[in-house]
Amino acid sequence: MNFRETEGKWQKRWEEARIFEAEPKEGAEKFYLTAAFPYPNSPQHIGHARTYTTTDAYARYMRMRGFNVLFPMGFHVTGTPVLAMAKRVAAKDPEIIEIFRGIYHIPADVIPTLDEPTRMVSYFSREIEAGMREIGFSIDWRRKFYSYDAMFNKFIKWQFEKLKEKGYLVKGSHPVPWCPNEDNAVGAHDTKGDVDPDIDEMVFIKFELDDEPGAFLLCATFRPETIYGVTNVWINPEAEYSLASYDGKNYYVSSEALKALQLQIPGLKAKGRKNGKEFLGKECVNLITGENVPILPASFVDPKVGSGVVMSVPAHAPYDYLAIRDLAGTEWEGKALPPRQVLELEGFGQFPAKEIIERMKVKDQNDPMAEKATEEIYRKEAHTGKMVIQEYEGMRGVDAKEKIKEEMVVAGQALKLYEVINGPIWCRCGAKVCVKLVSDQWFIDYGNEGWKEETRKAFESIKLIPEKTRPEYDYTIGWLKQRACVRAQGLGTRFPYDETKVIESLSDSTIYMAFYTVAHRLKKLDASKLDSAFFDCVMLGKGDAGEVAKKVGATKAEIEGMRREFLYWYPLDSRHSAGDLVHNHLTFFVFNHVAVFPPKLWPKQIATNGFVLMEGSKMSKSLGNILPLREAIRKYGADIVRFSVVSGAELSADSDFNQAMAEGVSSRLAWMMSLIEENAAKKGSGGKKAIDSWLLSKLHRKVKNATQNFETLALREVAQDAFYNSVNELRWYFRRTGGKGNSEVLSDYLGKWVLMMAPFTPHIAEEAWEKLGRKGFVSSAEWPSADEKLIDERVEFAEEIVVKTSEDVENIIKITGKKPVKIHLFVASGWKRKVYSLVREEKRVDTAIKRAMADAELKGKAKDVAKLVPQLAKEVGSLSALVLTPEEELRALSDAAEFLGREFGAEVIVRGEEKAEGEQAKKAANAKPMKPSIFIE
RNA sequence: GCGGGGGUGCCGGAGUGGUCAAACGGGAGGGACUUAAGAUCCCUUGCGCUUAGGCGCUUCGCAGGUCCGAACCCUGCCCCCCGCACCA
Repeated sequence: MNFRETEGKWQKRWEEARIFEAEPKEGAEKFYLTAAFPYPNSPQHIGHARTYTTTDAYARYMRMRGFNVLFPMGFHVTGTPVLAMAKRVAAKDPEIIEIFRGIYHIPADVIPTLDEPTRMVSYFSREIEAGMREIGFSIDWRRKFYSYDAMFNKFIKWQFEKLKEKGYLVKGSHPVPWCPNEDNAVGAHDTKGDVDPDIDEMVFIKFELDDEPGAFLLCATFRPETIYGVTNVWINPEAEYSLASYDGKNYYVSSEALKALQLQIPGLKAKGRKNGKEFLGKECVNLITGENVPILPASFVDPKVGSGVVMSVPAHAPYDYLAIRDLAGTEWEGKALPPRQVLELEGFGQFPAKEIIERMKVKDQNDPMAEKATEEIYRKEAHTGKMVIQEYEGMRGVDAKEKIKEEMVVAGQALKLYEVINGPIWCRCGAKVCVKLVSDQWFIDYGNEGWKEETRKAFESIKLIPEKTRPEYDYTIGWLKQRACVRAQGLGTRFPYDETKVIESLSDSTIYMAFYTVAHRLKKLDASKLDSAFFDCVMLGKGDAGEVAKKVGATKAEIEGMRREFLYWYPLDSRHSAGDLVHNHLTFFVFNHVAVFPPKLWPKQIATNGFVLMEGSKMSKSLGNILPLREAIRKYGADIVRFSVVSGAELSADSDFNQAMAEGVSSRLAWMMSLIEENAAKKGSGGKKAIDSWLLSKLHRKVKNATQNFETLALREVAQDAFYNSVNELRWYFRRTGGKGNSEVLSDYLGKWVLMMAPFTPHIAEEAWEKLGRKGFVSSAEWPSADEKLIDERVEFAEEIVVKTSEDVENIIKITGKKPVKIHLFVASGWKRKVYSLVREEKRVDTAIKRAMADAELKGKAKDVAKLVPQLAKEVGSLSALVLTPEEELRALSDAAEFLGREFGAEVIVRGEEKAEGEQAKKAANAKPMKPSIFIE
């Protein structure tokens, strides 16, 4: 069968029948679910399909359960990455062109047209939508929108007004990675090699120059607590230093550092320059200890890092110790003060830096091992080191660091500034990324305690799938503070309180699910006429619908209709995304619903899933192992891709997509389809045998489990059970029946199987549904219900006995090498079953025998009982609570006699052990409940 | 460092106190079918012994402990992955 052709056929029919276009319906319970909308800066790959297929399978399942399901989709174009990418295309950056060409196979004539952000967005969003249609997502596309649409801008503006009213928007300053050349904030996508700049606070300590009062050397450090161990100050003699003044004071820093510092201290003005060498030999004052310390040369001091001036603490900093050692034999030897201990560290003596250098055999300050030594000693001292300086004695390194830093800043002895700590990082324009302190920055105040409290309460009634993600949300709510919510550039919505700024992407995507509910109706209106009163009316039921209608140019009925539709779908029943959004988007999503909507409209469930690996490894541009979705669909077929990404692993775990699995799925599906085609032609036949009851029991148990497993979106379980196990059961069934199954039973099985597969492989399911002669779309069919009466553990257990007996026979044949002519099976008598249960309960030989002797029937067989009990007790762990009667066992085996005979090419005779005669009798006596004795001749 | 997840056979991964040498899938080996290949089907896949379905030993990150009994419970340790913000 041609999967691709079938897929196209059904997609067309679905579209024509508009079965996924959801409208409010009286009487039908609604179910509204959304997945995080895609950011169209590339075509989607197979990883994106995980979240959407999970959502779609769920949507399809709920639809089959009778819910009126809404699953919409839009596009998130807010932010700057697409700007940066378009710029790179315009500049003909070979790297980006290679990604588009080599990985995504974008036609060569299209690539140059992507040099403008909106063209890029429009191309990729069309590409993504096409992929979503090809894979068969049951999306109501009428509600599609882009986050830069004028309608949506009005909506976001309204949202921010709500936040402002609540006092959740605040203003302040904030350090951001910055390109001084382009005068813009930089994100990872703006840097060479896509490095995410990491900003940390650094302390700049003032050392007053002895011969130049009022002028200070600024020493940058991450470890202000070691100020008490300073023996000298380091200058790079090859570097150029600048004198700069600020607030009436003069500071010396390297000329390269000055530019970066000016971004954080706007008033800092350059006044003059000095060569590094000029400082050498002079002294400066450690303001904390009041000591004079010499200024000495060191090559490890990088003028590009910090301030280009470093304080030397040889007791605790490997580099400092090395640099002092390297001075030996120069004119500076012995000039530094003797090393002084500040922290004590278990396992180390007075001078940990010295010891670690000796242990690691670091040669000099230019040895790369010095970096490793530094990291190790810093980490150890910060967390396990204890201060030995009097006022801070016994304090942990990290705590002392904070305290001393604050004291120095307050006393005016130091400045707190920021630094890119994983630098140097280069902007794509070539400039070095610095840190800028952006003033007038707007924040959403997620640190607001009252808001946090309400959000925590909202989470109490949100169902989380998987539930184990809850601590992560709790933790996130706890540490969330103010979050900058606007940027200087990017696509999106202008910030209403500062039109020069654009609302940032994680801030404009928190309540957009509400927008979908009326998005298709809004398309009829003039966006420019929409205002906040409109959204107040539709979303919050405030104001007069008639007046609002007049203003926006709609009828009152239309406005009321929107209000009704919003209230019909809201609250959101299920929100889906990959797990990486827990710590930002998904938490913001709840925060913002809490801020804007009343409690009864807060979201009800959040489901998060893992990623998709490609042949065992993470997909990445550098590995070139990204499999674009549409390519995968072309290669394997939509249903195979769908099935593979959701059934490969438990929801929260990463699932692996590999060729072998896809092919396995494909061949099994083809086998099932051929069965369906064959069976569809057959007429009902014959009576039901034990094996038929077995198959039906398995089927209904499967239906029951699948229904339960959908509750927790345990899609892997459903898929495994409904797919692999079905295939295995049917294979066994055909083997058992010699290929001549009961077609009525088979038809029931296959029909329910198709229904269970429909959420996963909808196209094949539709095709099968049609072949089976069922009416309508399987997509709109009713989910099967399990008939508890047909689930029979005794029948299933009986079949297990058949399987086990067959294995035993095979074992015997193998070991003895006999070619059987006749196989006799003897089923254990009823009294043995009593003993069996007794042993299972007692678990001990003596008490079991004691209880047996209290039974009249067993007492009469004391000798046999005494023999059987220890045998059973030996395998007490494997005794089953369920005990079949001899009749049941006899019936199961007799029923299977023909099958067993066929398997072994022999006649199979099944009897009760008491019917055994002659030499067989002795063997027959060994029969145990659920383990017939076997005699082969 | 903090928070979360996790360490099981050749591999991916079930399993959370006895039915576990361990589901299911993959790989590998053997066999059937076939002119052949593929597909399909059957068997084997920790070690050793065993001419009646069996027995013994060693395994579930490491080390201890609880229990008649532990992959599963407790304690300590080691290792891996993810997140820690203004970035979608």
